[in-house]
Amino acid sequence: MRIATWNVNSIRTRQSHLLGWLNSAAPDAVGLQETKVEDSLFPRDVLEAAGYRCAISGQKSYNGVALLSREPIEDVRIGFSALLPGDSEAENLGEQRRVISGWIDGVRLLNLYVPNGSEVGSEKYQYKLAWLNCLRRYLDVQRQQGEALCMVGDFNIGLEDRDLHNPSRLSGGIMASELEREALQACLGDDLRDAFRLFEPDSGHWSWWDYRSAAWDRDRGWRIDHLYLDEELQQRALRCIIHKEERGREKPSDHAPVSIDLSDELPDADSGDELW
DNA sequence: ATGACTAGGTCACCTAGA
Repeated sequence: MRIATWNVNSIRTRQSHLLGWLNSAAPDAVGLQETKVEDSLFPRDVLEAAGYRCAISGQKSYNGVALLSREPIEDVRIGFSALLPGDSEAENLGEQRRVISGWIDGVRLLNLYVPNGSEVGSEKYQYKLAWLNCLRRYLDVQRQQGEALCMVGDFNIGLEDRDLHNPSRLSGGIMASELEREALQACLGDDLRDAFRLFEPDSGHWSWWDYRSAAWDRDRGWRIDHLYLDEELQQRALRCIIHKEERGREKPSDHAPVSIDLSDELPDADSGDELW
């Protein structure tokens, strides 16, 4: 099973890029962020024609998340409120469409578009911290459900210095400040692991390159698009790929897709004698 | 170099992104 995440920066502008990439990378399930379109205008027809079912939570101009899947998407949950009924902050944060999850082929796929935060100390930064704190409460409930969990998205956080092209200049600033890193780390607990780091310890691997400053040509990027796996799914992880070539196309999104491959079945500890 | 580029909405530049 191949699961991917991609901030497309407008699904309508990126529609042909997306269709081409779905065809070549053939993911089974995808979390999209920044669709930037209200649900009635979401290009559901062309995606269904390409073989993907859609679960969407969008809004005009900003934000917007979606799930695509070849297999049925069951038990779709939109917003934090779906697992935090009566939580007024969860309800308020739900005005921005940034959270969607679905049950796909035995996996709870949770797709997130974490707020950017603008500038450390700003009102938007406080919103980002409050949002991450709400995510922590949401995950507390999610964990109680006992479902296999894969949490993907644009986290807008370089969690460690090796995820930044210039840590000496960028560390401590927006997307790399101590408080937001701690807030995300608190969400991860001791069970959720960054799939990319299961395979690659080195720096120099990015998923986002600023449109400005010729960041792509200079390969000055950040690794802010992540897939997190719970302990059960970590056992099934085979590889994690950043589809960097998508950032090099004409009129690209500023983010590249990232995918993981999961083996079809868990290694079975009780039957290790078949092959040996 | 407190910038740079891109997308959406609305209609000339503004907000927002990260």
